[in-house]
Amino acid sequence: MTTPVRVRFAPSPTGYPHVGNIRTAMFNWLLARHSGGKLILRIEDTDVARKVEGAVKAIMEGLNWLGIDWDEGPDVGGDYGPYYQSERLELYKKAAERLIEQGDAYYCYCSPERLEEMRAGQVKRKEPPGYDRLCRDLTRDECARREAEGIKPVVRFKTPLEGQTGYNDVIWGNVVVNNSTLDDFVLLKSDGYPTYHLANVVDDHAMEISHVIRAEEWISSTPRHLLLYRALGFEPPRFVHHPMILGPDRAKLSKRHGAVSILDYRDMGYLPQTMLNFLALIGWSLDDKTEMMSKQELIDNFSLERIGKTGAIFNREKLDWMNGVYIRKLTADEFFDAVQPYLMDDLDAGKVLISDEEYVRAVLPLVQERARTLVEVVELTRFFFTEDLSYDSALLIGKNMDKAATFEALEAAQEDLGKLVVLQESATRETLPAFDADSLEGVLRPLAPELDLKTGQLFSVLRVAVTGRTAAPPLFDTMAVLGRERCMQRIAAALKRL
RNA sequence: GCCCCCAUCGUCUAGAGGACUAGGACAGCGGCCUUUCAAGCCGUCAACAGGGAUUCGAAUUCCCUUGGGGGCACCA
Repeated sequence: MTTPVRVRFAPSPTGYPHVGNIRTAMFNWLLARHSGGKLILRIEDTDVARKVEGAVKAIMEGLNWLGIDWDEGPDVGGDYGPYYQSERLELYKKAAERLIEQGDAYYCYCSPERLEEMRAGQVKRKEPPGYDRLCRDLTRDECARREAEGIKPVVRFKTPLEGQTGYNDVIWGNVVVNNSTLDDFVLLKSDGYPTYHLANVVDDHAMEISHVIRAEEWISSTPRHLLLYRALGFEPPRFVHHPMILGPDRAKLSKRHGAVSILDYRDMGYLPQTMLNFLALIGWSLDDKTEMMSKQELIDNFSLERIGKTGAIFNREKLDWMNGVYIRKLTADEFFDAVQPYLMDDLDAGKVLISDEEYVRAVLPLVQERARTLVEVVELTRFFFTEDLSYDSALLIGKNMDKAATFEALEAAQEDLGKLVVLQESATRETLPAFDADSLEGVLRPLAPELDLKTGQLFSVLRVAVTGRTAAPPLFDTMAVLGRERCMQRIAAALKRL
């Protein structure tokens, strides 16, 4: 294969950027980047009725988020434009006319009602549904007569009645079908817009596409496309049909399975590098053990040959795990930048972020290895940013302790912590911060045996008092970041609760 | 209903006739570490859908069955 790689992602702007579609874009992009080829973004807006405002923008946003860039497209231009199919109508019309002249296509005047009736009959008689070719051999006069009645025809392809059509799929090998199982599909709709089949073939040829990489659901319409390539005298590209992403019930992943827009995953706090890595691993693998791969590693190692054939379930648990791994890999600055927008969405955290960024930067390292999503970070850090610690007072009572013992422990801690500060302040003017984790540990650890408690018991009482939770980042670090004032206040508040 | 396709642990997968006692990862379970929660480390459970055939030898090739999926629009 010496022709340069030119691949395309051709979404139709009929909705949100579905993860399945984005993954298709990714495979195309990976091949382009791996082989030094080009990725073309082409918008297939030929369905006027289903067109959704803002869909193109959302698709681009999703791609951008993942770092999937394209070389030609509606926004960046290119030598093969325009890149909206709605702006290429003339091309399709010409192709259709040519096919009619050649005798490979014909006008069909059947009404939607008739077609529906016909199909209903076929289903009833347990026949395979398909156009009955009523208009296939209409004479010029018969056409003119219907034309005169004001009927707007569609153009249908004159599918050969016999023979076979096959091709060699990069992933599936030889795919052959009997032409008799194919009906005379529509090329041009009555509104003048092309169907997917026509537009695709015309554009993929015009744009010199080398590989058509798309989902498995297209496999059965590929023979039709081949027939079109042949009739038009075009050299067909290589076809690569990849398996689909399935929902937990093994059906094609769809809205009813929950989040399916790539932007939903962004909003739920997944990192783009996680999504890219994870999506690549659905239906593709490098070897028997490599799983964590950066964008560059994916590009370097990608190959069509390693795409599998089996549909794969989208496994949220593994996604969560992988996101946790990527979160932990972030530097402090990267983590801060990544989390910022999510913190901003929270009233309390947002306020603090604006007024005291340094405090936020001190808090974040404490939760970085504990969070699996960026949204989780907000939850995990909540007690750092609010003074309203609403918790069940019963949580304060330590294991095997009663109210009195808990009270005693808190009071003792309060006193010692107070001493600690005084001590540090009066003793020389050391640069030691008065309330750092080490000093706190130095004071609190010995306190436990004095109270006849296990360290765990004392610490858990303090943890609840200071964070309002039984599970939190390490106590001393947490207290140090919270600062002396907040800690003393919260301990006092806890004493009052008892 | 018709056409096409697929089939390894619960899930994602490695495997292209002998290297398979079937490997890795997530999840689960157990343990270590430990002030909690995580993280980390160690260990453990767990699969070739079934049946034939070919072969000295089959997860790997062929056939059938079963199960699953996709397609069958003036949607893409």
